[in-house]
Amino acid sequence: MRYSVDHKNQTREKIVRAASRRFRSGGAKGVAISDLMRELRLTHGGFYKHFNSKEQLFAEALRQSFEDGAVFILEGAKNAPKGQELKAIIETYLSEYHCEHPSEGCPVSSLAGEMGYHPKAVRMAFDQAFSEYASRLASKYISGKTEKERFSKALVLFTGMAGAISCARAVKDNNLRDTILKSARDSYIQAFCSA
Amino acid sequence: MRYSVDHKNQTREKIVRAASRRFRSGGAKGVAISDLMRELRLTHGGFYKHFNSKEQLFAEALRQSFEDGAVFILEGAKNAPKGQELKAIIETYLSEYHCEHPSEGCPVSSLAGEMGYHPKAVRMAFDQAFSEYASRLASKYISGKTEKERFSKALVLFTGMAGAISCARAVKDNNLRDTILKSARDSYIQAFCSA
DNA sequence: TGTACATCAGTGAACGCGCGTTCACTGATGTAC
DNA sequence: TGTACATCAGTGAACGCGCGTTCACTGATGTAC
Repeated sequence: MRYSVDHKNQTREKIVRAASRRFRSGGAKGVAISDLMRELRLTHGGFYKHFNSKEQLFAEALRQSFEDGAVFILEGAKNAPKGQELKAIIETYLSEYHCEHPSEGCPVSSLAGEMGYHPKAVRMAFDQAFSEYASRLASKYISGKTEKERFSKALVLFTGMAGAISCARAVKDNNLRDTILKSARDSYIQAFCSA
Repeated sequence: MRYSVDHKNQTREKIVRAASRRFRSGGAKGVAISDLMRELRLTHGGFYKHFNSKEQLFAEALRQSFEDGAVFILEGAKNAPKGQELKAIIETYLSEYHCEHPSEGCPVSSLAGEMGYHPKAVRMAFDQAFSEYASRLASKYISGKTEKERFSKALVLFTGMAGAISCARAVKDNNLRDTILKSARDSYIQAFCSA
């Protein structure tokens, strides 16, 4: 059957969104095109009407993941009382919910480890989104004399929280997991949210 | 040919060591048994005289990686002047060398992200080594009133440094990479090495 | 307005490759007698 | 001491499966006339 004008665009976007979630929870090699397409009640053959390769999809899904991640993280900040935004961000990022739902959260915590194996194009997309992410955090929520100092502090906070979530997801023992998350929350709130 | 008594043990150990390095630099799915065996000038068929499965090798290699990682990190501490051990550890962990040589360094920075995909047995091995690692760091080098407080601080430092290295390896841009490493070094030394 | 043709998102079989795993075999050395 | 046999680490062909990718085909709808 022939489809309406923007039907193709909608399908394409659905693929990117589903892929974005799946890649974050299983890594690039953990996602099969046929499974992904089946989730959308399509067959795998049609995939190549939308993308040239799995790698191309990964690059686009990565951008989507950064957007989703930013929304997830800033959601907490929106409802926070004035002056408590960074505290809310830290609590959201290091929440048990974020820990248990990698597919909805920040791609840095789930995909940074495998970025080294990806081709140049994908890594450059990562670089750009990562920098933007940190810059926004720096200029909006981090205190410091210069922009450079704020950016530097944002990098430490951002990479530190990503590492904490990453390790919390890695361990099997729930006590250890909760200790990692709580220690990091307390420490980062104290270090970055002092008046 | 029939081999001497401990020849088999030596071969097994060689496989574990080579695997440990390869897994750290390429992840579990990035390493093929046949490539691994070829590195040791053996053929892939013989692998199963030593291990039941690739997954079993991964679990053993992970233990080896934690040992190697500990040696790598503590190497800096040994030559450091009295009272400067933790500073040396932080500088070693967040060095450009460690960033560029995942296969010789800490497995947390390279493999934490994919631990979630591994079966229970592997993850429990990870838990144990991870805890030991943090405990040793805590009781030897971290200041604090109680053991619990020291352990908590060690977790923050350890997961934070792993995240920083992980992100530094992920990005393609060398400036950004160096900024991540330098910011983290300065910040952690200031936070954890104050007299 | 009706008819013939073109389009193209989606289908599903098939291809090709990599890789984990299996298996019959090898042959040097250890052991039994 | 010499001989026949057992052992078993290592070999390399083969199997089977998953999966990325290709391709001939479908058929509803848009377009040309």
